[in-house]
Amino acid sequence: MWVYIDKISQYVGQEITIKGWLYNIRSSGKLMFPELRDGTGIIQGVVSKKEVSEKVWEDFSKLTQESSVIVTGTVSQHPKKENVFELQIKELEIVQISEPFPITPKEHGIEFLGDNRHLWIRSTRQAAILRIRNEIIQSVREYMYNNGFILFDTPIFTPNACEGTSTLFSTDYFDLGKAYLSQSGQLYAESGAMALGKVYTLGPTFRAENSMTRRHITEFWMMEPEMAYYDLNDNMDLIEDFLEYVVQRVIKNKAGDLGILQRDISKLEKVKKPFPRITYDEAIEILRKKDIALIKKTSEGEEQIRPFPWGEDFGAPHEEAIVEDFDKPVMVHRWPVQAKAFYMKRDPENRDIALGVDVLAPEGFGEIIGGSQREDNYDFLLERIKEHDLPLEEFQWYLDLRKFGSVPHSGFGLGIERLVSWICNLEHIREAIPYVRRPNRIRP
RNA sequence: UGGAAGAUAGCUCAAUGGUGGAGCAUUCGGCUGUUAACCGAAGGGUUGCGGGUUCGAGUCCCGCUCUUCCAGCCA
Repeated sequence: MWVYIDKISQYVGQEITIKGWLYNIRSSGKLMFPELRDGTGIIQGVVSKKEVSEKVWEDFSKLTQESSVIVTGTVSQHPKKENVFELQIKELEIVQISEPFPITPKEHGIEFLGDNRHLWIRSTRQAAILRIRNEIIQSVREYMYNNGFILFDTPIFTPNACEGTSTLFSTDYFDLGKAYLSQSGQLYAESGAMALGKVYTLGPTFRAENSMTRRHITEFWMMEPEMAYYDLNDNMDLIEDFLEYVVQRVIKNKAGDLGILQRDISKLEKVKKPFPRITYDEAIEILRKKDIALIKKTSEGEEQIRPFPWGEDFGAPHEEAIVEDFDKPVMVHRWPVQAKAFYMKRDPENRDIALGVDVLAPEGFGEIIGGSQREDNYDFLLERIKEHDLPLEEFQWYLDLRKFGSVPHSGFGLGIERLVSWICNLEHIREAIPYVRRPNRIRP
């Protein structure tokens, strides 16, 4: 009977079959301890020379790391470890003897591992991350589905830059000129919200920025909900309810894999409503109290400006300083207009303020969500498009949404890989996706 | 794109300007409870590329290429 390793505890005392790969093997004269993996987990096998045929014994001694095998034996309790199971092996079928596996059970450099990503994903840690990623995306989809959001897939080929700022990847598009790879589905999602009430997109997005940090990749997955008749506060209510659901579900269902990553789950358990909500002005106060300067690049090098001036966006050191006193995600809202995108609605009480919100993850993981209430007034939006020097003809359909039954509406964008990095406590975002794309990496 | 560090065996690293080594992986041998098992042996090198200084360069100098880390852009 073929059984997956993650279900092995249900079969103690029974004879079962595992189909998988040899992760590592230790031998001790008349005993061998092969570690077997099958994608769901790892189990140690025990091969005793006097319990198996001569052929099985000899076949085992031929096996190399990552050889594919089908193994049959009896599940037993580990003699020393509680709740750990072993397989007392009787039969072995070799599917293929592996050539020497490049990723040995020793340390490796990150470049080598990246070059061998197609093999690196077999390692315990990487497989655990990818299973948690699956759980996160499943949780996101279920939350949205259960709360009445309609999945609204938006195009990847687009005729223009959404926010007009970032550099985009471009390609030829038949007789219609250049097409650009989408950096956000938001504008299309707004049209979806006017049609369907509450929608979300979940798909790949592309940024051609030459960003070489631990938090940036050129191709990443983004989830963008968009809700008609939601104001900024409704948006923040949704964000905290949504994040609590995802994080709590992941720690409930993926405790084993989080354990492999040695994730401190007590920190994730604190991610419960309500989250702190502070305005940009209050965030600036924190920076000024901590005497953290704005660092500006000048022709002669760097200039430190303090106190931190109003109107500037926060960099990584500022985000860290703002978040360090909290043990939950922090929602920073009401930003200077000049620091935010053209489509954000201005605060009716203060025209210098945009009704945007950034969510900063705790433990120094930085921004995982950026959202806002959208500008719903035709004239104000038109003005902003002109101010940003965006091609008006490409935004006619977007402006239409403000002509035909315009309503207050809000939404946000969640970076899936940043969420994975935070929940898994990863050093670098490159491990949060099966195949990372960065400015200097497109292979494998 | 700026700043810093680096590139030596398949991998991770060592080597005062003077015959390039170790651990892991591979092959062979040993060991009845191993946990990155251990013990013994063997094979394995155009020291990133190009030039220069020197009797002699992995080591010093110049140029190039690539990588990592930090910063900006953001999700």
